Amino acid sequence: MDKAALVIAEKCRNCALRIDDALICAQMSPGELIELSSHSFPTNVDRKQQVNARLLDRNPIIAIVEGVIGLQYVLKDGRRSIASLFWRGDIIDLRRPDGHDGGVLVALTPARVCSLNVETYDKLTRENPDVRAVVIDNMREQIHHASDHSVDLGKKSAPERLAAYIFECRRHQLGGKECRTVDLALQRSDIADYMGLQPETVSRGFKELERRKLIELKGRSKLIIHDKAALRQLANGSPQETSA
Amino acid sequence: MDKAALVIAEKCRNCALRIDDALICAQMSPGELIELSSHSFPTNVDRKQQVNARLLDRNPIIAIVEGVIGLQYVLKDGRRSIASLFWRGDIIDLRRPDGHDGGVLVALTPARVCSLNVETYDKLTRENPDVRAVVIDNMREQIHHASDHSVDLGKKSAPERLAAYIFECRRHQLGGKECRTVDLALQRSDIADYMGLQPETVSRGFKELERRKLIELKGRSKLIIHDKAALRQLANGSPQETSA
DNA sequence: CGACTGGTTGAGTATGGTCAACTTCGGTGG
DNA sequence: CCACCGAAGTTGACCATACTCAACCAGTCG
Repeated sequence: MDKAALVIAEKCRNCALRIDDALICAQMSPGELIELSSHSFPTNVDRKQQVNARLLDRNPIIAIVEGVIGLQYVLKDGRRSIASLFWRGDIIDLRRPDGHDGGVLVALTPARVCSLNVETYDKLTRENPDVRAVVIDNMREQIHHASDHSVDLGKKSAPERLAAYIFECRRHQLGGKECRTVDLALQRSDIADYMGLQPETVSRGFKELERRKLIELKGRSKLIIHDKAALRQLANGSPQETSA
Repeated sequence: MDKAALVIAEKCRNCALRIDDALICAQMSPGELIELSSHSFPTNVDRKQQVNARLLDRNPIIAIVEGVIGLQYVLKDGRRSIASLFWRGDIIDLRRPDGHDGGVLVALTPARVCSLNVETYDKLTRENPDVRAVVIDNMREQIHHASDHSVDLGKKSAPERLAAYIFECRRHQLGGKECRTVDLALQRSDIADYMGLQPETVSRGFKELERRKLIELKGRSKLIIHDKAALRQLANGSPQETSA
């Protein structure tokens, strides 16, 4: 048993899922953590790599420890779409009603995920109210976020979508701290596939935001927000000034 | 107590949520149903009507009994978007993390909903595993469906989106039965706002599907599927034949 | 019958897609 | 340390899909 405890320690000692109070593993008793740990597989996934399918077959519950994972669909003629993004703490339940397709998980940044054993996960959500609360809250957030994202894709212009994307990135950085610098996290083609655009349009869109003095690009992956209020307005779909 | 039981009987006797085995109230014991019933408000909502906001403030859990409810967002300049559709059996949990916006619920067909008391709902999902299973399954479905919908909005052409919409309607009609006739359920402008199009484009899109002999329009709200396989292909984003 | 709502059709336009060339960046190896 | 390579990103010219706006048509209701 000490041996088992040691094994957990190695796997989970520094894991964000356990250390961050708001995340799933932080809700568990030592005993529960030991049990889950023994059936879980933390894995690093390189950017552009698919999350190991064999792992998922037996353990279709994935928790994101670090990085960004995308749910990728590829249409028959090659069009690629990132249906949703998952960030630290998100839990992905890949079980689907029946023969439904469902897309594949791809790391869009270097990422670390932990694949959880279904039985143990189900048992924990059944028996531990705190775990359950975290899981259900996370699902609710995913549903709400998906709604917001549908509005972006359905009715917003390219600059508006990018403004919304900037805030999405911002929200997942700096635990609530104010900061004008935002890391774009994904590369252009992934942003494009996520926001329903082409890479070229993403490029032009950021340029346009810069021209309007809302942001300033800092290298390929960072930018500074210059006018947060106006950027927010734009992200929310307000009539945009075509300032001189 | 007999009195109370009688009250339930009136409210819930013929309610789909109780009669259909797969839905939430069918999972409850008589006692639980009585308790929930006494804090619940079944309401009819006319097409185009918003679900009563005062009701939702105190009871932000809505279960759809009949009809189609849309989650509607209106941008400042009037653009309207239907972020998601809810059909019989769907459960909407409107609780949002903090000051988030969230959209409003609008009936897109004549509908019947039941607003559930939060405390009772939370208690039931805590204590009754069958209720919990239904609730969690429904959330999972909503998440998966939202992903599919994002793919539609992000990367598909107008005819492809409409094909996908036809199958979405089909899925919610006739409990699994094969049938070539599909009810479009919503009017053109609502389909447009849901699929990220304009009403004119919806009209032209259906015409195009008809021209390709995939469907046949029967009045404003019904159509017959003539080539299900091809329509499915198209909905899934396969390269479409521009048949002569 | 006329007014109204919802739907369709047509003409012109604009936003974003496509394709190709070019630039920048980051890493690797001489 | 620099030269080189390949991947990612940007720019430009052109084009297509879907949007806009307006007129028109088809039911429905008073």
